[in-house]
Amino acid sequence: MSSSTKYNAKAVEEKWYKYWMDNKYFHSIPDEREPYTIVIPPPNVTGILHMGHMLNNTIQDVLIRRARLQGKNACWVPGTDHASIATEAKVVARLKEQGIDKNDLTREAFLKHAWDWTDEYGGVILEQLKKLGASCDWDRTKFTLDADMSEAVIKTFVNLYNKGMIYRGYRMVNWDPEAKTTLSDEEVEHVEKNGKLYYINYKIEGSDKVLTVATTRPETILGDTAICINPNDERHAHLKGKKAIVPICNRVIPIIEDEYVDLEFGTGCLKVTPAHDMNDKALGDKHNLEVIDIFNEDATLNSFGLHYKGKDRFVVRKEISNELNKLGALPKVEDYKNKVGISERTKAVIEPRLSDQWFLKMDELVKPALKSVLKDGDIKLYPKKIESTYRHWLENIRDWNVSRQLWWGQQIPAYFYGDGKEDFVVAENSSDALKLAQEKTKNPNLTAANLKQDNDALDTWFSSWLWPISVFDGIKNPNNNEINYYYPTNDLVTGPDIIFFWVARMIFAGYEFRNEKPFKNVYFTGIVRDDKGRKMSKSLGNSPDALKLIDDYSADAVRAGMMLLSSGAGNDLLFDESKLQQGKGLSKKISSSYSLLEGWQIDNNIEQPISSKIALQWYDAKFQAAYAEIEDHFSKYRLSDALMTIYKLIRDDFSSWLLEMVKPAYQKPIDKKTYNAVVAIFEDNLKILHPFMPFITEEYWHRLNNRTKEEALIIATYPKLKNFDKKIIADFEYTAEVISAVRKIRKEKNISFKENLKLFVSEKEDFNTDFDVIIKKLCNVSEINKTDNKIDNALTFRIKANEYFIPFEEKIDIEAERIKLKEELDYNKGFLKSVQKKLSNERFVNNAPEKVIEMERKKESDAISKIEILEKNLTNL
RNA sequence: GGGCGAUUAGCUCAGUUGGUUCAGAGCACCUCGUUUACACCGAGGGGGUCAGGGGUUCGAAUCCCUUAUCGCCCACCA
Repeated sequence: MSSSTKYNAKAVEEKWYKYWMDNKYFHSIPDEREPYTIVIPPPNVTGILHMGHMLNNTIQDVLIRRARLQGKNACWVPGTDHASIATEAKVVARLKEQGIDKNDLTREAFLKHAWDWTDEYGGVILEQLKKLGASCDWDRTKFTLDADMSEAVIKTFVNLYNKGMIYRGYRMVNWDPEAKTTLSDEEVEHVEKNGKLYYINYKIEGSDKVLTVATTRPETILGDTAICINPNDERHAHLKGKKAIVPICNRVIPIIEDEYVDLEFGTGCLKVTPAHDMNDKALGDKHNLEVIDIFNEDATLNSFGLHYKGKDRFVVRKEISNELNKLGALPKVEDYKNKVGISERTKAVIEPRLSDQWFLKMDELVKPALKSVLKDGDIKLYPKKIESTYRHWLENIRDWNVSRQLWWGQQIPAYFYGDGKEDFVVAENSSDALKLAQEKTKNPNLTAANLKQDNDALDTWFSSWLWPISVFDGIKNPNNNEINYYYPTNDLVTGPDIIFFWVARMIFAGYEFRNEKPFKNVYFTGIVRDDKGRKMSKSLGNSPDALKLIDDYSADAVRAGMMLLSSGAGNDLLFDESKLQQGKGLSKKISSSYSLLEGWQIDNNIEQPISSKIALQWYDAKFQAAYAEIEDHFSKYRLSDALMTIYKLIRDDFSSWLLEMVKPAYQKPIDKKTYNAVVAIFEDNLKILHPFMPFITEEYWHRLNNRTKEEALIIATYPKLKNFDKKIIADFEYTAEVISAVRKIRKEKNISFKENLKLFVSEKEDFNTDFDVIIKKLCNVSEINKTDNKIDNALTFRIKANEYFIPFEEKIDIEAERIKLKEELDYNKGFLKSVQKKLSNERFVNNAPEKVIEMERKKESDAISKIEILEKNLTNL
């Protein structure tokens, strides 16, 4: 055993991380062992570590370290995501600060800036993960925009296009006017906003009368191309076949009829603006209406906006309502709450907009994904309840808009050679594209200069959906060793917020490109909230600095604290620093246990005391029982329960009980046999704790270890599960009750521990007297004797059917004793009554299983004998 | 509007097919403590009509119905 040094978490953590790295313990290459693989959910390349990452990655590291100890070939692939919208938005903002407008830059120049930014901030988060102790195989670090990763993405796009699964369509899409790009449906959040409902009068052509429509968006009247009424609406029967005049622009538009219009809502008249509303578009298509787009791409009005041209939609909303008011065309405005779609990234209000975009068909991709998760159980989701959400989405899925009007990402490999809708080809590179185009146009004279690649980039998720495959080069080289060995991966750990963005799509990709699931289990973490249950956010300032926490508490303590906090898969966790304190407390416990051992003098010549022998036997069983429980928790992904079991094992059973039981008397040596056994136990404790608290366990394992040939705890051999003696555990529980009772009496009567006591027991029920030595030792009892008679002038307590006496010289407060006994008696009488009531119920006796009835009988007899004792005691008083 | 889930101690949550140890854990709380590993500690202790109501059963935190409250996801009602 090495000499004592104070535990300095920071130094220790740096030391062992370096040691693990230097020895390549995180690195994995395919071999004959069973693989255990996790791919990291790649954080945004320019992101910094926050509480969610800490939780998520601690879980992954616990799983990977456990697998490594179990002797599996553990491979955790790290990496980052280019996060097209988020990153591009940041770059645009920075350029703006420098007075540069993105629109003035060429694509190449902009990308140069973006790469500079990435090089500057990229990978910071990975360094931070190292501080947390993440045992990723850093040699495998990937970035979704790495050349090979992009190549896989492009190849995939071309492949899907050639299979007819990708198409170009002029569709209503979600437009983010701030980022000036489309978004997928999943990237739009719906929030409730306080708006207004405007009632606007439209003149009816050839009449003095008006009709009134209700709208939340008065600025769009300039794009109106019809008014729609419900054909069954008596109130508006007179409008049939008439035309209406749009105020301000005075355009004459038809009044159409459709049952789509809700009679109850507003006035029963609906203004139809096909260019700016999904439903209106559908109506427009059905009734062949004109489409008038009144917005520019930044949601300012274009020339159809007349004198509002160039002004923002929200400015126009106000101004146009003023103008309508002046014209007397605005009879009413009322407050109105409605749901507005906003961009997940930029928070800008989404504008439905018609444009040419690329879509991926979903109907076929969904099929195996539904089957594998819900029917075959091939992929398991934790918590299970999330499967309903998953099913619902898959069953109602719409085609995936994969194009984004961004530059930061893989450029769509479509090449245009003309202005026609079909004048393009899709190919992996420009020379292939040229050949294709020449064939398609039957024009061999077509040159590269005639081809123009689509300006748009692919949705970020169109690269991340390939992640579990592409990190092993499984797209470009579908039969390589790595993909064959590591794929499918084992566990995926991620947040429920990206189940559709990412998890489901990886499943699609897995079955489509490898005909195999991408992972076996998905563990959904909860959201980290503050102690009031609020989401952590910058604006609230309630998000602790992750790295500062590591500084203050140590990475081990933070990891343990996070794990203790997370109650189960899918549950949110309320962040509470006291849990980190608990983690730190456990570290401290280990340190102090170690220093106790370290202080012991070993004497090879003394015999092992019987108390140590029985104590070790008990702990052996206790450890196995706990270990079995831990394994069970792991199998259900209940990591917090697993850690809690370890925590209690180390703190209560090992430190408070075992060490106290085997501890030699003051300044006395310990026998070799016991000492060795305790060291071995300590090591096993460290092993099972290692996945949660890797640094401190590695440190003390080395300080202890001179016994085995293993070079480091991180790759040591996990303990084996063995059958264990359940009886000795039960016997000790009885013993612990006795010890506890003696302690309680000492406390109540204010008897110092130094004062030696005698204990007598009137025994009705057998118990294991092997533990008497333990009672003597831990309670400072000089002798334990059986007695058939009641002992006078003694303090008493009862465990099961046995009564214990502690002779006590001083006068006993008879009245207090009487009250105490009376209370105990009353309780037992009540208890007996309820048991007997049950037993006298014929139907219970006839129907309940034998075992249950037996149990009740035992309860009955125990209670009877206890009552007997108590009554005797009372009369004697 | 549709779907899913929750409601158990002051707080955060366990509680597997109804029946030993079913009313639990951790934290918080209270009392005591220089017993020579540990005050980031130890010993001891208090605390819940299992959201309300009804039902099934010999027996319900657990199964069924219902009410209330909360949360999440989905959805184009202007």
